[in-house]
Amino acid sequence: MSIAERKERQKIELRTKILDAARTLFLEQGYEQTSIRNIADRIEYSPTTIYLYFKDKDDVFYALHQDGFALLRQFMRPLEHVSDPFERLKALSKVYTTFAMENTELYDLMFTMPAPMKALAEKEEWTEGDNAFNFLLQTVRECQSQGYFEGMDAEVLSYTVWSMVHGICSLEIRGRCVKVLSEATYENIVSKATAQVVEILDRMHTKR
Amino acid sequence: MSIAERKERQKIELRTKILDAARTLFLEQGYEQTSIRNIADRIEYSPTTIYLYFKDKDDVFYALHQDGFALLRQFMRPLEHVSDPFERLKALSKVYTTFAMENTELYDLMFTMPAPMKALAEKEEWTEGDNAFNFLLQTVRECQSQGYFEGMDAEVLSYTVWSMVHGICSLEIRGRCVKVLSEATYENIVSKATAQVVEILDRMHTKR
DNA sequence: TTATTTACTTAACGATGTAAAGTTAATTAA
DNA sequence: TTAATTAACTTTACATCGTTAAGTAAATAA
Repeated sequence: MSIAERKERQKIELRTKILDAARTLFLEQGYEQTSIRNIADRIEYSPTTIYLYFKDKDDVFYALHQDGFALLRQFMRPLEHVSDPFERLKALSKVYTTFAMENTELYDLMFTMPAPMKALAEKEEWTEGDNAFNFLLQTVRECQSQGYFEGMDAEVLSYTVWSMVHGICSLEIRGRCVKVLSEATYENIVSKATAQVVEILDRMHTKR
Repeated sequence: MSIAERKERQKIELRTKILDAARTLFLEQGYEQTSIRNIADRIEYSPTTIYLYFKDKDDVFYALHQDGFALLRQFMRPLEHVSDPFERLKALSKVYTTFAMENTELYDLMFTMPAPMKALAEKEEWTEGDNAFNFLLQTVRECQSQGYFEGMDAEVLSYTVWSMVHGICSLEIRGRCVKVLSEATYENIVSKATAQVVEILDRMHTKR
């Protein structure tokens, strides 16, 4: 049975090679420059070989997209040791925008590009996305059990908080604010706006 | 000189025809299906004619993108008569998300697609974008002069508020939340989250 | 009447995603 | 040991894309 095992190993190896090449090209040259042919060139296989390992181009990017959520989860890991949920929530906002700014292309793929979504639509569940969101949701719930955000729906509030930080990163990454903000304000706008969100959370809470 | 005038008129007419066709295709079939060839087919001209009126494909979408901002400004028009700036700010949030949800493809083009930005980068100023943002900025400043948002930077706060509502619309339009929210929460999530933002603004304000 | 300009088209290039058919080597069955 | 089968990969091909360069025919100017 060792022969079959070797083959299995080799299949996984090539799949990984494809993904590595795709990731490198994607991070270096962006989505548009990452074609099936470019990926194939880089690993010295014919373009159509890739279709033996992935359904289509979107499926390749779906795999990278999944990696992104794993990495985001890594970023969030240290926060698990912050016991005060309100502090954790505020720290989470900062970690989130930091992740986005340090991995802009990847963030874009995770949250704004259409590519991986067609592939995701076919899957039934989405563990990686759930994991990240549930960490936020859990934190919000703990805040509420300590008297914060009284009378608000935890899930809706989580979505709203997520929207806030996502909006900050997304406007910046997609370059919609450069022409509209003053030069001084634009510098470091993401961290300024994140601090603003934190302050808004601080000011609004009604702790009993 | 009437002959030159007629020619001028005809040029504008064809330019408009191109844009109308592009808009129709874009709204009906999305960005990917809107090719130069498809646009040309629809108006019964050869594809290359379009290049006599627009620099490249991005330039066509830049024009549509501009139209979008004009339309958004239309949506905001009635708010000019709301004298209380804090009420105006809250109404603006709702108007913004309504605009986005009623014009999802256009909103996407305005705030997330890369296409129009390459063309925009070459322009020096961006009146349409400025107009919309300044309406928000002006409102925030008026709020402050009435004692709201004490000690906060108006421009940064405007960007943050914009981020909040943009984040809400963008996550929904790009379909990143369907798989992650419960069915009940997902229904009408945009208006729920917008209401949440309004409530957050309400709760945080420290009016003297 | 001839020359020039304007408005448009035809033809072509290099690139894309992907399907179908072909090939070669490894494995299994006889 | 040999023939048949399967697995892994490639070659070829198609339709489409954005865009450039060269051509054409009609309108205008000289």
